[in-house]
Amino acid sequence: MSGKPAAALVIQGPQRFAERLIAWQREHGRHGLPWQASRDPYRVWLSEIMLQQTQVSVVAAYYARFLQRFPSVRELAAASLDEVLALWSGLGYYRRARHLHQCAQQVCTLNGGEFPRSAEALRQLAGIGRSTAAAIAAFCHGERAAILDGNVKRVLSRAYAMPQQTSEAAAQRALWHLAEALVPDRDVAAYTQGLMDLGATVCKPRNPACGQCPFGDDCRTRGAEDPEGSGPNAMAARPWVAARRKPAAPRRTQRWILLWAEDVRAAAPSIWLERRGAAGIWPGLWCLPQFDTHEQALHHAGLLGVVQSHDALAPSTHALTHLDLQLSPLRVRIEPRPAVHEDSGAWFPLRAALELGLPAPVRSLLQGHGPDDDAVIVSGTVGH
DNA sequence: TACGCGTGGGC
DNA sequence: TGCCCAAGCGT
Repeated sequence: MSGKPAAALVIQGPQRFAERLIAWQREHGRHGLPWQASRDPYRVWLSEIMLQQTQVSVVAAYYARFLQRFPSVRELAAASLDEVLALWSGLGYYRRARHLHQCAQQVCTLNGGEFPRSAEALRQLAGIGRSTAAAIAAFCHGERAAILDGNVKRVLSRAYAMPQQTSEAAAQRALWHLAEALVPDRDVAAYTQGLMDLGATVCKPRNPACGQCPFGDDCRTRGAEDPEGSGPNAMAARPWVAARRKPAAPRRTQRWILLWAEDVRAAAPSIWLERRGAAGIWPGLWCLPQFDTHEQALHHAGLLGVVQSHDALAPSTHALTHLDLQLSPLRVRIEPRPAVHEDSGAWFPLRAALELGLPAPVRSLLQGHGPDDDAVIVSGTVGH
């Protein structure tokens, strides 16, 4: 590790660490974020769910739109899941939106529209895990509860040069143990905010601004050969590699044919969309029907109506966390059968379709500014 | 328990 | 550019 003797540490005990962090937060922390204006549990909860694995700069606009449409948990609970998904569209990790809606209904049904106060009780609600429950309880009620997000993992593992763990689970346990031990008896809200602020603005993954850190030379990683953590000391700086990393799985690509069926009769273009299932990617969102081959897509188009022409548009790549999707739209002009009834699909005027909960690449495609726009690869005409 | 789950910022 | 990673959770 850093080689500094433990006796040299001035971050000596829980109180000392917290005191310095709290003082730093009051002076240098973030105070103007939209969700910091109130301690209303509804607003704090909404922001915490949105901020899970999502950057502050992205969340801000979504947060404002949600608050405008759903001023309180009652309006959110009363809304349809469809509307919630539509507002969430583009934010990703759509299961969060489902849980958000479910949680709002739990709060209204079981608790009269009031969020429970304790972290333990909050954790029973949909989509609220250990860290989020602690954040809400700490911010709203000053409960002595520990969070452990990416910021906190990085700050603690650097400041204390946490030792290598044999497994990811062991590393996680050690971090939680330390996080719990460090929470102060008072000023928990400022302390919790301070951990996040320090990790986000000073103790950054790369190029940490150690000169601005309240722990100064008492950080056991500062001055280490490799504070950013790509070398032998990587563990301390990058807790997510605390356990021996499995050999990186080869990044895979899936090719999807997306059937872009248009109703030729409509004055304004109308398209066929289907609601995706509750499992897998984009759960509950509306999407162009997905196939493995053009033949399958054309067969499906034939079920919707009489195919008049089809164009294979240029594929585009959409990167997911562990997967690249190569999306190849097949644009088909159809005279719909009068009585097509599929449980999961419907024709939508384009303008209405854009109001639905759509995956980001599908929205981009329908809005006409996909990466390769409307470049036609293969055209076909049917019926003459 | 390890893995699936989105999208965009930033370097 | 191609990565890393972000106020994690549920299963």
